Amino acid sequence: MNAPTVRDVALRAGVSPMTASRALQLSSKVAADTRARVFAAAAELGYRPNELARNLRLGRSTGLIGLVVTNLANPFYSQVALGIEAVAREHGLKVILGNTAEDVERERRLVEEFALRRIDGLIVVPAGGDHSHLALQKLGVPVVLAARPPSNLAADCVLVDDFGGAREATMRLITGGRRRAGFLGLPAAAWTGSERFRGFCVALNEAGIAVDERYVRRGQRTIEDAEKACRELLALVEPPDALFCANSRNTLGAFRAIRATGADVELAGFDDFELADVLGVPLILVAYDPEELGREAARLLIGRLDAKSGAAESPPRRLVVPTTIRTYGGTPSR
Amino acid sequence: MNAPTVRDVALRAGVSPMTASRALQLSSKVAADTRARVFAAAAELGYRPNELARNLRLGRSTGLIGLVVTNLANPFYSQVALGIEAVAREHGLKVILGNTAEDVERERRLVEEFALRRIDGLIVVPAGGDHSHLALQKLGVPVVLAARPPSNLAADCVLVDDFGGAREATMRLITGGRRRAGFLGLPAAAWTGSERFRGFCVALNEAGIAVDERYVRRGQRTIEDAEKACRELLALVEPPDALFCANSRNTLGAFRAIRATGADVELAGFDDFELADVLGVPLILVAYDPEELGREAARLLIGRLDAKSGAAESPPRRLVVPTTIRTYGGTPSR
DNA sequence: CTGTTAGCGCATTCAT
DNA sequence: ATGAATGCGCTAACAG
Repeated sequence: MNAPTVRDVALRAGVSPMTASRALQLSSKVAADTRARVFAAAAELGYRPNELARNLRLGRSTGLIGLVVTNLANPFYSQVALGIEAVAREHGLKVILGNTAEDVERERRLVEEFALRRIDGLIVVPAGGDHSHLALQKLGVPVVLAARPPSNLAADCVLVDDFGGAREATMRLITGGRRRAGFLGLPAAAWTGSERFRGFCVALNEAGIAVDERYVRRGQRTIEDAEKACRELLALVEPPDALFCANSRNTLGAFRAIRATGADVELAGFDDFELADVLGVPLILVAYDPEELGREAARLLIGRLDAKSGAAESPPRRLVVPTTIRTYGGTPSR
Repeated sequence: MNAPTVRDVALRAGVSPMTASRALQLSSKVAADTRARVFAAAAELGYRPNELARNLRLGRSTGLIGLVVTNLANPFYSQVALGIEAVAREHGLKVILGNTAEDVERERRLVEEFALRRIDGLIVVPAGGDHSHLALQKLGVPVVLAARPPSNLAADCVLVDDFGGAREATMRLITGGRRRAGFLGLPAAAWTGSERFRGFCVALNEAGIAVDERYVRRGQRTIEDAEKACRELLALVEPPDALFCANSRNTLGAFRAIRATGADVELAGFDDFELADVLGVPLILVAYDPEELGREAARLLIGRLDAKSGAAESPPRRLVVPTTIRTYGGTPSR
């Protein structure tokens, strides 16, 4: 019950394995009736060429690109994956998937295993701060980072305009008349966290407003944390009259706190989310297209694959996916 | 700049390729100092064994399981993928990913390509109604369907308790005092759609209530469609006083229509979703664990892989993932 | 047009 | 403990 090989097909068709191989490849250098016989035999046997052997022989690559993400259950990353898969498909590549659950050690192992499998390229949403273990370029495997810039690594990357989006959203808070803007953010160590905080600060400074450290809370990881942090801000003697939240978890936590206390705080945040329009609160959200981020990452990678035969290595590239501001009204649609 | 092979390592270590190979495999039948030399050489060269060649030689499988889903951007399927990846990882398998965008032709091609790549097994969320093109079992590749049962195909599958969940939620509407329940559903062709409708009907019948066809609308594919359909129901001379929605899109559309009209309609639906608790409307939702569904599918597949060397084929298995009812209050948390 | 030879990188045999 | 020969399945290169 072993899978049939070209030999089996050739035998059945009464030709040499070579002829069978050629016929199957639609090579023109084979007689029409011979080809027909070979195809018939292949069909009867249910023959499938063994891609492994073929690739080995042809010295070709696997046509596999490794994708390593921190959390596939996060719709953001699954959309990134979707974009990558789409572009990969256009180029005849397949995606092999790994989830790290934000565990750097798992990431390291995954990348190692992918390398052994001879992936053609690697796209990573890195978990940790140091990326030296992702250096597959030495093996001739290009690497692209998604959503976070490389550190200790020369690799292309695609980023979101964290700074610009945060700045713009914060500006809107200010032009809306608010003067005491607070910040609910990620751990400072996270790159996106610091960029978004920088955007927040710059927007305030441009408006001649100093950043008030009392209004800055960081490191909330869950909606509950964020709600708690926001309540603390609202309980200050002179509470903030506006908040910029660095991600949707913080935005949602803030929303809960604000709705519960009935405070007059204008809310802005990074990341758009479903149902933002029905919360019944005015909302300024920074939106972007994760799928496009994935597509760009894949394009970058494929560019490297195509260029590999070509000239010298070009320096690492850095692409930025733009953000847009979405505003939602506070009145439920009637 | 070609990747180094065992030969290169052997040359450098001053041994034969065979000895190098053995040393690298940690075979005991090699002198300690020889092994050390081989390892040193391998390290200096940055040697990586070529999995392709190794697998070819060993006649082994690729250790790849194909995952084909209809829409990776759907959080449901990405969670399924996460569950599959987790179990696959435990068993040293990797997941190769394909997205069909609900296109049966693409699904057919993807499965074909996966088969050529000699995947060990296949998990599919099938797009269409007929699954005969998924019959890889003839090639010795087990197939597991996720979320939908096989038709024209002998394959294992893991389903959600569509019927039970719908029945239970509908019962809750009735015990809540409602008598005129409507149904907002999927196209009847969709298996989940018909099962959920069946659950709805049975619950009504058990309560001695006849299904009123005026209150049944199907085939809504977007939230907007669902809202429109719901508005039509609410505009009837004797509108329904309760609604069961077959998926979250319908639930959200119904929510919008109900909130906009202020109608007194109790709402139930299949699929839990983020923010369900802040909508300010009482909600009865059927929840389940997509990740668990993925894990079960992977376990089923791996069971087949393990059993392949063993006895005769056992008949197709069908697993059902349970649902739970979640109720959300109508009063915003204060 | 078709067959023969050879080898991709590795590891199982059988030698030594 | 090590090495030589051999072949996994496939296909370029060179015959014929």
